[in-house]
Amino acid sequence: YMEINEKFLKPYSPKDTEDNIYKIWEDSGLFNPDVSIQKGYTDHNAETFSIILPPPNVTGSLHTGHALMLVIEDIMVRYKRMNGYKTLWLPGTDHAAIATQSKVEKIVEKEGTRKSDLGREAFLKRVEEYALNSHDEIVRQTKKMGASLDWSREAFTLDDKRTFAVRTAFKKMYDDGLIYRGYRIVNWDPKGQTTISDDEIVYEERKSKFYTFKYGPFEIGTARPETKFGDKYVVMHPLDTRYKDFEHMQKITVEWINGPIEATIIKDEMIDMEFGTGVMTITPWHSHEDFNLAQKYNLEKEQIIDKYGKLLPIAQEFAGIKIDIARQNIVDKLKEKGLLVSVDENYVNRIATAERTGGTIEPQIMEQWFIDVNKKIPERENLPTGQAGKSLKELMLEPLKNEEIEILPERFEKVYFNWIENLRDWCISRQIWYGHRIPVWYNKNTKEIYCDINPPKDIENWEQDPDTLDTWFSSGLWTFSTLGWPNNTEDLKTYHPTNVIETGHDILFFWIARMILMSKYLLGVNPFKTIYLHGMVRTADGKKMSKSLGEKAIDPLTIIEKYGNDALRMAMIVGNTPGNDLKLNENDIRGYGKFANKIWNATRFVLEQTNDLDLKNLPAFDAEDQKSHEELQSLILEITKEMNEYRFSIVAEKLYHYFWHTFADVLIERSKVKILENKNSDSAKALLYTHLDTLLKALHPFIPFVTEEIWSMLPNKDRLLLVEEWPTYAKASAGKPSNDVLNKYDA
RNA sequence: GCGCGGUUAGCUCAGUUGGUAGAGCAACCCGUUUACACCGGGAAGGUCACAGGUUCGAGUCCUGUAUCGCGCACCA
Repeated sequence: YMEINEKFLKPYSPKDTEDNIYKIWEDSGLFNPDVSIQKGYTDHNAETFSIILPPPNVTGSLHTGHALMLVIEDIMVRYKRMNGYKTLWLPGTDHAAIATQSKVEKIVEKEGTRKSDLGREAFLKRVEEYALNSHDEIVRQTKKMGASLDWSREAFTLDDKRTFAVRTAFKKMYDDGLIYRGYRIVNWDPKGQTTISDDEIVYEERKSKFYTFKYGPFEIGTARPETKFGDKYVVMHPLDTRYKDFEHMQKITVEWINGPIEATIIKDEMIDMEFGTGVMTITPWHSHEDFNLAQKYNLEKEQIIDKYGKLLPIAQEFAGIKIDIARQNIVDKLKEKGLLVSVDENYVNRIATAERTGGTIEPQIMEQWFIDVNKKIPERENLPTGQAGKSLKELMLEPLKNEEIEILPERFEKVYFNWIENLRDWCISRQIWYGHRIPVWYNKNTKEIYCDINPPKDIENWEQDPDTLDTWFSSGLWTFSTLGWPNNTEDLKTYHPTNVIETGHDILFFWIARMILMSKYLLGVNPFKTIYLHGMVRTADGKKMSKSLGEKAIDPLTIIEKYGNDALRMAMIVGNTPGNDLKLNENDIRGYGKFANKIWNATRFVLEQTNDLDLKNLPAFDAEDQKSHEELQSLILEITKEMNEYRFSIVAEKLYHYFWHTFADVLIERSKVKILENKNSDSAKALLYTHLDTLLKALHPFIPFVTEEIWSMLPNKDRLLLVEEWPTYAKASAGKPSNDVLNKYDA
C-alpha cells in the first residue's frame, strides 16, 4: 500500500520531529474544542473536561516543576480529548507582582538607576517590557513541552479582562464589608518596602545571641534588645509561684536603657513558664503575639523601628541607627549599667524573611487593606444561596468537609484544614507599583472613600489608593476570570466548574485555598472537582531544583534538545505518584529515549511485513493470536480504569512494559516465524497491525510526539492521532472476542 | 510542641478493598538469528527499618520505637 518512509532508515530523531509535530497540531486548531466540534471530531453535546493551567510567573523561564505540571496536565487532557470529551485546557501567565517587580528592580539597579529615580510610570514601563519578554519565552518553552493548550483563549492575570474581574470582585467584597481598611500588625519587608502575607514568609534558622537582662526585680530574656526601648509591660504566668507576690496591673519602677521607667505587670497564660525565666517584656508594635496581648488588655503600643529598619527618636541616642548596628551598642550600654546578666551564644533563632527579596521581616502596625475571613456574609440581593451568615473561612472548609472536592493525595486534606484553622485576616495591599491598583479613591477635600470598578467622575477631586493588590487576589479568580467572568459567557457556562486543578503541593495555601474562597463567594460554586497535587522535582542527589543550584539543576529545554520531550515525559511520569517528590536523573531520561526508538523500529518492522495487508478487511486471528489479541484488550481495560483514577505512573509503566516485552519481544518474534514459514502468516500480520494501532493510541497521551509522527506514516489514517478515539474493545477488535474478555469489558 | 510522609533488590522507585514480592537503571553469563546493539536470551539479587498485635494469611490494617524529610504553630 505504500513505500516505507525513508525516515525509518535512521534511528528516531526527536530533534528533527517534535517542532514539526507541534506545528501540525497547532495549525489544525484542534487544541480548541470549538474547532474540534466544527470538524466533527467532538460531539456538540459531549461532556466537558476543563483544566485551567496554573499560570507561570512572568519572571523568566520554565523550570522542571513547570515541566512536570505541563506533562501531567497534558496527559489528562489528551486522554479526555481522545475519549470524546469537549476538552479545554486554557493557558495563561501570572504577573506575579512582587516577584516580577523585584526582578526588574535588580536589573535597573545594575544599570545604576533606582526605581524611585525612574518614577512609577517609567518603572512600570520597564516591568511591562520585561514581563512581555518573559511571557514570550514561556509560551515558546511551553510549546516545546508539547502542551496541547488552547492558545486562542490565552489569559494574563493583569490584562484588561482580568482587571475588570479583579475590580468587580474587590467591589463586591468591599460592599459586603468583607474587605476593610485598618491598622493591624502586618509583615513588613524593609528591603522590598512592602507588606507581605503570612504565606510569603520563609523561616530561616540562624544562630544568634540570647541576652538576659535585669528588669527591675525580674530577669528577662531577648534575642532582640534593639526593640526593647518601649517595653513597659512585663508579663508572667498567673500560676507561676516564683512571682506570686506580684499582681496583675501592678506598677513598678525599673531602671532601663535610657533611665528609669514605670512598668506594668501583666499576668497571662500565653507565657511558657519553662522558657527562660518565665518573664518577658513585650513590644506590641513589632510582634504579632505581643500585639494580640496588647489588644487583649488594651495596652499602649509604641513604634520603635521605622519602615527602613532604623530606630526612632524614642531610642534617644540610638535614633536613626539601623537596628542590626544598634544592637551591640545597646547591649554595651546595658552592660555598663550593670543590667546585663548573661549571654547565650548558641541560641538558634528562627528569622522570618521575605520569600522574594530575602529581607528580614519586621512586623509593624500599619494601615492596610484586609479580607476578613471570619465575618459573616450579610444577606443581600443576588447572594448565591447558602452563603448568608457564613464566613469566608467556612466557605473554604465546606467543599472539602462535604467531599465535593477531592484532593489527591488525600492526606493533604488534613494539611488544608490545619491551615484554615490558623488563618488570620488576609492582608491584600502591597506597597509596590506592579500589579492591580486598589480600586479605591479618596476625596481630597471631604476624605470620603469611593470604591468602584471605574474611577469617580470628578476625578480631579480624588486620589487613588497608591497600593496594589496581593498577586494571589487575581490568581484566586483564575478558574473563572479566564472564562469571561463577570460576564456570563458561553465559556463560563460550559467549562466552569473546571474538572481538575493540578499544581505543586507547595501552593496549596497560596492558591488552591484562595480559588475556593473566591469561587464559592463570587459564584457560589466550587472552582474544580479534583485537586491533583504533584511533588517537588529534585535533582538526583535529592536537592530541590531551583535557580540557586545553578548548573546542577536540570533545564528541561536542554534535556528535550538531547533526548526529546517524550523521553522527559516518561521519566517524569513513571514512578511518580501524586504528592511525592520526584528525583529526576538524566539516566532515566536517556532510557526512555531508547523506548521511543524501540517503538520506531517496531513500526518499521510492522510496516515492512504488513504492506500487503487488506486493512479494510482484516484476516481472522488464529487461536494463538486471538489469545494475544485478547490480552491486549485486557490491558486496555485495565489501564482505562487506571487512567480514570489518575494513576498515570502505573499506566505508563504497563504500556512501556507491554510494548517492549510482550509486543516486541514475544509477538514480533513469533510473527517472524509464522511469516517466514508462511504458517498463518495472515493472522500474524493482522495481529501486528492491530497491536501497533492500539498501542500508539494508548501511548499517545504519554509520548505524543513519536506516536503522532508514526501515526502520520501509517496507511489509512484520516485524522491526527491527537483526536483519534481512545482504544476500546469494540474499536480495536479485529477478531471475535471471547466471552471472557467481553465479561471483563462489561464489568 | 502538633500534624503528615518516607524507610521495599547496589541505585531510583512502583506495589489500588490483606492472598506465596515488581519495574527501570547498574552489575553477571551467553548470543551479532535481516525492526532495533538505542538489541535479544538467561541467571542472580529483598527476613518489605525495627518490635509487638489483629488475622487462616500482613509490604498492605492497628500500637509503639528508630531514622530521614516536610508542613504548621511557638520561640520573650
